[in-house]
Amino acid sequence: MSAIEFRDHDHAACMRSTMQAAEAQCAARGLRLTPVRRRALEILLSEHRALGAYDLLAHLSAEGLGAQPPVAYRALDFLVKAGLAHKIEALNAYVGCVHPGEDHAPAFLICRGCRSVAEAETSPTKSRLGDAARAAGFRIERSVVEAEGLCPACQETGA
Amino acid sequence: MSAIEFRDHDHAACMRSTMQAAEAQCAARGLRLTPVRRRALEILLSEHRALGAYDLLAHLSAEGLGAQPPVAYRALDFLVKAGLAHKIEALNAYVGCVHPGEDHAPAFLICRGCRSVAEAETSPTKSRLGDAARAAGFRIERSVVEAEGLCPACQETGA
DNA sequence: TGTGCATTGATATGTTATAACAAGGATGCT
DNA sequence: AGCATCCTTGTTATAACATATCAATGCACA
Repeated sequence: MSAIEFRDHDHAACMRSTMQAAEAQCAARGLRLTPVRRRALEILLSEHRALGAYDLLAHLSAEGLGAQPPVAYRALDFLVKAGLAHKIEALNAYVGCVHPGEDHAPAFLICRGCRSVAEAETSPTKSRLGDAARAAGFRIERSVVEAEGLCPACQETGA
Repeated sequence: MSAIEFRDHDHAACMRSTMQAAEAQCAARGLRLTPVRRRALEILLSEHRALGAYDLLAHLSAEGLGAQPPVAYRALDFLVKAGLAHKIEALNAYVGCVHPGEDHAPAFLICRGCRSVAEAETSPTKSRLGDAARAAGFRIERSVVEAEGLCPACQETGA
């Protein structure tokens, strides 16, 4: 995989293509990417960083798109269910998905320095945890895999 | 690994030996397992279930061991730092560690039916996430690996 | 055109977590 | 013993994260 999130890249193009993929997804599946939802996704994607629901709300309300918590939470709920965004459990925060549409069990690299988040793939069933689950007769439905640490840039800066 | 948590076992003995291990740990490392902390750990261990901080607080305050949130959070903070308990990020809840002392990168199987939690081992560096991290130059400091689903018992009951 | 359903607006509240500061109590040193 | 220090606890207040509920709006399709 890539971890493009930690590298210099043409982020404007990155956002455009991701938004296009998101729109295509919604169109294909009959989901309505309304203005609030669309803008919420753009905000989440505008940096590869985890944003709290209230951070998102602040952005939205600054643009007149709703001022109460449910606005943000509803948008996030929609995006997460649609696979267009993910919740980072370790931070109680949210991040835009960089490859929407692909049915995935995401794993994250989370920088504690700059809060950047890179998305990777896992296969829970093939891990040691998957072995343990099989041995125990446990049926895995959802997995959370998150690693916290320092991204290359923050290793140089703060060490 | 075992996932003893989902199986019938002599839980009284299980708790006794875990508490002994915890005490040994604290003694060896000069940590003070005070009454509140000790009782908090016992409560967390009393079932192999995740307990919210306020659930724990309710137990503690029912026993006259402190009535305000910081009491519970301080105890949990101590236990987690000492490796005697773990936070389940996906639930914002806490669980007693069943093999304290061993320096470990735990992974969890979490039943959404009964909130039971089984603890397994991972090696973040050897996973695909570890590969991704290396490729990206990311330094992993802590990992969160949690799988939600249904334990054997709850598969039978609720399906 | 109207009926139904998804979405949004708004108020209130629930749940999880921490900041800040005062007071108590153990430890170690002289 | 006296005292300093540091860890721990008590308490108040508040911050941060999240949801229940109900009314109003608007789109979609018969």
